[in-house]
Amino acid sequence: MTKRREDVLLTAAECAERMGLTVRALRVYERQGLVAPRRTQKNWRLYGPAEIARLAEIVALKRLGLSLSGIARLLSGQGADLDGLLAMQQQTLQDLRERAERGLRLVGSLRAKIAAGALLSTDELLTLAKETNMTDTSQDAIAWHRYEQARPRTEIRLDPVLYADYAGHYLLADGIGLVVTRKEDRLFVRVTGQPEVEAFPEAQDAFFLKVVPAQIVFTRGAGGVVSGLVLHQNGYEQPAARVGEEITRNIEEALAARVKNGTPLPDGEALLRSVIAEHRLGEPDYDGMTPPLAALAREQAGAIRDELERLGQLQGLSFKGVSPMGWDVYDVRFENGGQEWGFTLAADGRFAGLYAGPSL
DNA sequence: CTTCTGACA
DNA sequence: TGTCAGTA
Repeated sequence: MTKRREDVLLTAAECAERMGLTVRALRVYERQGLVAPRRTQKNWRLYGPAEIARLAEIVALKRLGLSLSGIARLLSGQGADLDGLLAMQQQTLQDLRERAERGLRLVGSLRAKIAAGALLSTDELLTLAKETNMTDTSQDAIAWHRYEQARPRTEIRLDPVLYADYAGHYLLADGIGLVVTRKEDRLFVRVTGQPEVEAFPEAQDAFFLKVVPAQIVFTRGAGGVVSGLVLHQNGYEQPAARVGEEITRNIEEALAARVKNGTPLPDGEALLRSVIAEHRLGEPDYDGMTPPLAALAREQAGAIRDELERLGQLQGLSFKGVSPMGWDVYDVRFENGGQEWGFTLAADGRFAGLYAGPSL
């Protein structure tokens, strides 16, 4: 073990081979300022662990479709958030696999129909077109946003006087309200029915939460008045319009009443049954969900399906109550165990939230 | 035999 | 980013 240095320092060619790159590519990255390998006396490039890690990150970001200059901008600020990036990569690949499996199942069933001499309905052809054409840049966009949102944030000092501009009431498209309040020199945000959390400034008009990877960017209308905000969360960007305080108060009062009375949403049981059935088939109805939930559901569809398979046949479900957040909670019994499912609907009747977990 | 730079596609 | 030339 005398050749310690050779163990960790790679020449350009060695490094390129290990990373699946070419020496040419390494040179390009270096000129872009993405990596800075040190040199030997003969001016040969030497890549150590730090450079290798950096290269891995570059490769991953490139797979996401980022340009070299884009990567340079991203990496210039902070050090490598390798784990966050890998987690995101994993998510992206899982999404990809699920999309491919969906497509394969669909094509398979359609071929079976044709083989049996049947004609395909226009509806089936439309789904086929949709699924296959869904090379879906939007999924990649969501993956990218998720990475962006999960990256470490740095707090800046912002003149608290500005906070007065932000304090107010906001309404998301799915009927959920946000209440922003200023206390002394701090800013707090409350989602209707949820506890208040502090928001920290990272730029003028831009704040981030520490409890979850989410950011809030306030938007200004004519005259520079704050007219709304955009909530960045779960790889999604949801706009919210500024509204009068009575709007959010009504939402919260209605919520409180529902929680107190424990009244289930009409047809809740039937809705839940069909959602469970869809997930068991691995074909959730994403159109019946708000986009942010659909994005989440796509990620978890595989895991939920596996779990449902393990649990076996659905035996029955019973309404348990309304959670403090206003979700209808049901006890769901399966052959091989029980679970607790909860959901909440958006104003337009689509699912805005859905969760499944071990019964408590 | 290898890397490095610069140039061109 | 591949490739080629001319070096060290």
